[in-house]
Amino acid sequence: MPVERLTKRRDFKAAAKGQRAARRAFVLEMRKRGDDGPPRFGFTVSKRVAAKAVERNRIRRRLKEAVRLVAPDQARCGTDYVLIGRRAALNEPFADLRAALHKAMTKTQRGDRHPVRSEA
RNA sequence: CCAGCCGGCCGGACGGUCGCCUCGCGAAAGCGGGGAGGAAAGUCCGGGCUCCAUGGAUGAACGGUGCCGGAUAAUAUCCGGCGGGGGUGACCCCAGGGAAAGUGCCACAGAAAGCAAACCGCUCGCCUUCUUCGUAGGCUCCGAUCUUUCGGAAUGCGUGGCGGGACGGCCCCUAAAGGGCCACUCCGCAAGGAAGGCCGAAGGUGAAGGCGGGUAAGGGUGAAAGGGUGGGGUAAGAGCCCACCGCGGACCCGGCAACGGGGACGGCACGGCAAACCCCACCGGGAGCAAGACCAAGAAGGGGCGGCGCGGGUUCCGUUCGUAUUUCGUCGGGGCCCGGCUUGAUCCAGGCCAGCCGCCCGGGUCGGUCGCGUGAAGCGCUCAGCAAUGGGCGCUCCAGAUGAAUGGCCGUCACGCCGCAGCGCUUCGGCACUGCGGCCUUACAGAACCCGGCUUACAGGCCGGCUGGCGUU
RNA sequence: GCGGGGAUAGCUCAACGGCAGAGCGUCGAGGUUCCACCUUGGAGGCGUUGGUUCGAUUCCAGCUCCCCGCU
Repeated sequence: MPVERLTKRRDFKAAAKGQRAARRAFVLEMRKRGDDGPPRFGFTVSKRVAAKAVERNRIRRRLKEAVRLVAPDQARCGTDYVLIGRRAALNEPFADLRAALHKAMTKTQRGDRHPVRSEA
């Protein structure tokens, strides 16, 4: 199952205008591109959240790992997702983080039933 | 054993599983290798590398460095040494050139804060005034007398004696009170004489003031006061002289040097601040991998405004021409002078002069590759050197992302911390051991072209050397 | 990556190397029946660690934090 990364500032700005779901450890933003390409994920952890580079890296990596485990079941084709890291993502138990991401993705795409796996 | 100083090092280990980046092999599936640090950090210095400028010189301005020698690609780093300061010591700290090139500052206090003098004070001479002593002399008094001279001086005075007493000086003793001696002065008593005075030139003593000299010893200050202590000396004083100490110091010796040791001699002058301006010596062209190079794709070979230019001046020549033979103009050629840009602070030299330059508007792209890790590389041995470091030999290849990999979950163990229980010791604060449970699965912290330093952060632990103290043998 | 500036009272800012100040705010007193205005008095501070100097907010380094510019 191909999952790509978001790299352009343009795409981040566009995703910010889509659906959002805030959780303790992150904020999820979702936007449908309107094509059939694979789902794309972007990560943002600002210096305001964690001043030290070590902490920012850790937050991004934990979110990345959660996406890796959750995306095959929840991500849709033709959709961009942006995860904005928050401070709680640093120490929250990983099982909670993963469950929170699962619920957040379910919420943002409610009523829109096109799982990647069913199309694949 | 306790306290401390210096240097070096580690800073979790092993494994399973699912992933990420990269390299190699492979047609593919896949397999195999590698994957953060001592600071990767701060960006405080120094270099490599790349581009721009580059023919040479100067060194202005600006910035930096600042004991000496060495190391190095280079440094503000490092090593060794010197000097100063701190510590009982091991050892630590120091931007540590120049103050007789110049300018400036030194608040408050203090007489004075920097050419050394002024002031107070001390002291000498002269003058004036006053005080006191007092010679010659005068006035008055007493006695004697040849009656005009001599002698002498009253209410008290002088001398010595005895007794008493305040201040002062010295000595003794003391906790203190006190005691003794000496000198001056005052009071009282007694003795002796007929009387037992006053004024006072000159001169002397003392005080005040003025004038003219000498002096830097002293002047409660201050961070700092024109050497310090002691003695001699002097009118008073002074390196004025002497001794010791300090200071400067030709010269000699040691050292590559900084500097150290000695030191004739000088008689004492030269305060501090340059992390105040400054002077001196030395160093520095600018920018930074978003440097820079290439490929692909696509768009456009545009428009507007402004500036400068394609030249100007002068002179000479003539197989150009005009009515034109030296004078005027024109044409062609040559010489000289005057520009712009590159170009920067200046000078000389060089190049270009093509249309160029600047700003604005409009249009396209924002993908990829290289740079990019074999390097001032690491490790080990060895040699030279006190060391920094350098030479030689052998072995190894050890991260390369670009919205940016190095992660998630789990197991075992080591270490540490916390809690509980048991037991032992105890100076009743705790300490040690065992077991169980929990926590961090460990501090500071994440590469972005590379390297050498500096600085800063860092739980806990290990090793080596050294110093001081206590105890035992 | 490269470079510049700053930190002084609760706030906004001054200050030749020698006394730390102004405005607003705050507290107390006066004035007012009360409040406001006004008058008067007070408290409160040089980011931090070293160094130079007789003496540092000032000069010089290191550190921390903040702001700004270029690419």
